[in-house]
Amino acid sequence: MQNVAEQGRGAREDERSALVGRILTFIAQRGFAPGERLPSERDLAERFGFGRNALREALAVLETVRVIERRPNSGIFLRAVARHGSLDALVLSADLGVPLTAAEVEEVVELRRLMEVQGTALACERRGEDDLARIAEALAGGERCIEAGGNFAEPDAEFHLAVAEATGNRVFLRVVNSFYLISRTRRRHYFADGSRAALSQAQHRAMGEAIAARDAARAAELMRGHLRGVESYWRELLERRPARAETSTGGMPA
Amino acid sequence: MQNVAEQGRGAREDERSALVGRILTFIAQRGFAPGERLPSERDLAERFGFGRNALREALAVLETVRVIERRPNSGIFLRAVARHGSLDALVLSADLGVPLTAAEVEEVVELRRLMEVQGTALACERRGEDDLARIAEALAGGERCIEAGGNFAEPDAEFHLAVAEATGNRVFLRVVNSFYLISRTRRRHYFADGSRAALSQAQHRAMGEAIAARDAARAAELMRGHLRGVESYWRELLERRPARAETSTGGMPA
DNA sequence: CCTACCAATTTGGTAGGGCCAGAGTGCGCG
DNA sequence: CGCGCACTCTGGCCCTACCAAATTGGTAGG
Repeated sequence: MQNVAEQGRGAREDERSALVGRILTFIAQRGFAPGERLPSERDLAERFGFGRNALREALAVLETVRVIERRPNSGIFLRAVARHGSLDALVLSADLGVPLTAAEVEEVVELRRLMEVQGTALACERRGEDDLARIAEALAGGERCIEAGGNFAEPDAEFHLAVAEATGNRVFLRVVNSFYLISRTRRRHYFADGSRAALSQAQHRAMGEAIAARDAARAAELMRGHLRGVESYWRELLERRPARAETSTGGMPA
Repeated sequence: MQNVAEQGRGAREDERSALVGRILTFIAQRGFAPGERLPSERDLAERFGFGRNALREALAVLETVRVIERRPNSGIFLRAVARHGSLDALVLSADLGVPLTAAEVEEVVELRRLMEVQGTALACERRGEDDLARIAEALAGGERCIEAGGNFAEPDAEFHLAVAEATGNRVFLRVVNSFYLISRTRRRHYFADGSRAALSQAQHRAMGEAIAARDAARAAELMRGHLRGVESYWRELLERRPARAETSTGGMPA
């Protein structure tokens, strides 16, 4: 899976931007309110045992995902993350092992369903032969994975991304891709149970056929069912452990 | 518009991360292929006349939006942006005045419609009294804006975001928010024609009523019509100028 | 007592030099 | 001919220093 290694980041970053994770958890633990001012750069740098440069790099990252705002000659301010934060803030958190809240997990899963059902219908209208080939390849990869007894998380993502790409809307693809980056670890745990792989693969195959046949109604319905299953799984699981959501990695880089 | 200043970034960043924009256009102009290696940090720093620290900050940003990948002790590599780039890469571009391609503009608008139509229906089911109040406030802001003869872009966003928030799905809100950050400048130009504001405001008002009445079918249909209008506007406009899309700011920070 | 002004301090922005670790390369020795 | 050891390149990080803008506090004047 050449593709996988290129696609799924998060391994190389672990060491590098652990600082971002540290800051993120720092913000979470001390209950900073939106709009509140954080300690100065020099202060934070010392607190985390990093130089000001490394710290500024981390701050730049946190600013682009709209978690903080840096006001020149004034200070660093926390933003209303739930409202203004970018999707990438969640990608970052997931990458760095900072657990998402249960609400966030649920919302991501719901949004994923909302979008992918629509996307599947679109894919039926617009898919070309190359898209079909990509989907077929993803399905084949899933087959190989099951035979080899590997973790189905990657081929699963591969299939869904292939469908997303078939919509012809690359911005759509970007967003869906973010979902899979966010849920990466969680999905890996989900598919630790091998039986789930077989079920998903079967559903994927059916969807692939519907898309090839340009049967939008059927394809969308299949996708809805497929994702509703996942959704209810997480909903049930999360009800049992109210506060935090990430399946493992309790705050540490995986 | 206290709120506006807090919400829409892009003014303070101009100076600071102009470097990011420079690098972005640099990548675009020299036709780097995905996977290709960019010049080294020291090289780039000299090329742009910045210190290595400032440059590294910019690189950190570009890495989190998945435009580049930094491999320690190896180099900086361009990623397949259209496929792996994050939505925030587009937000960044828009903020920095790096023009989006026509395809990107169209795709954002289409995706916006796809999502917001769904979201509106959801909002009908879930909106609480506070959501209704927020929507009403956004409508009132629109009214005031029209009376004052201001640019309708902000109140427009305010309304759509209020609806998005009414879905109760904050991740959904994040994504929609990104759309409005991306299209900020463009929408400001769109609403330079005052007559469009009146039309949008009327449509917003109707949607607000449908949402208050929990009439999901009607609300969604109104939203679809509303956004289809915008969509066709852009489609027409873009056909006339094939290559680039941004309405002004030909490559320079606004 | 209030106001206007000035200076010291704080804060971020940036440069520049230096050191380390890891990867990659090529030359020389066995 | 093949193996392995430098040497070099590259990124990662630190630290010091300097600048400019904003803030703050105190003071002198009205």
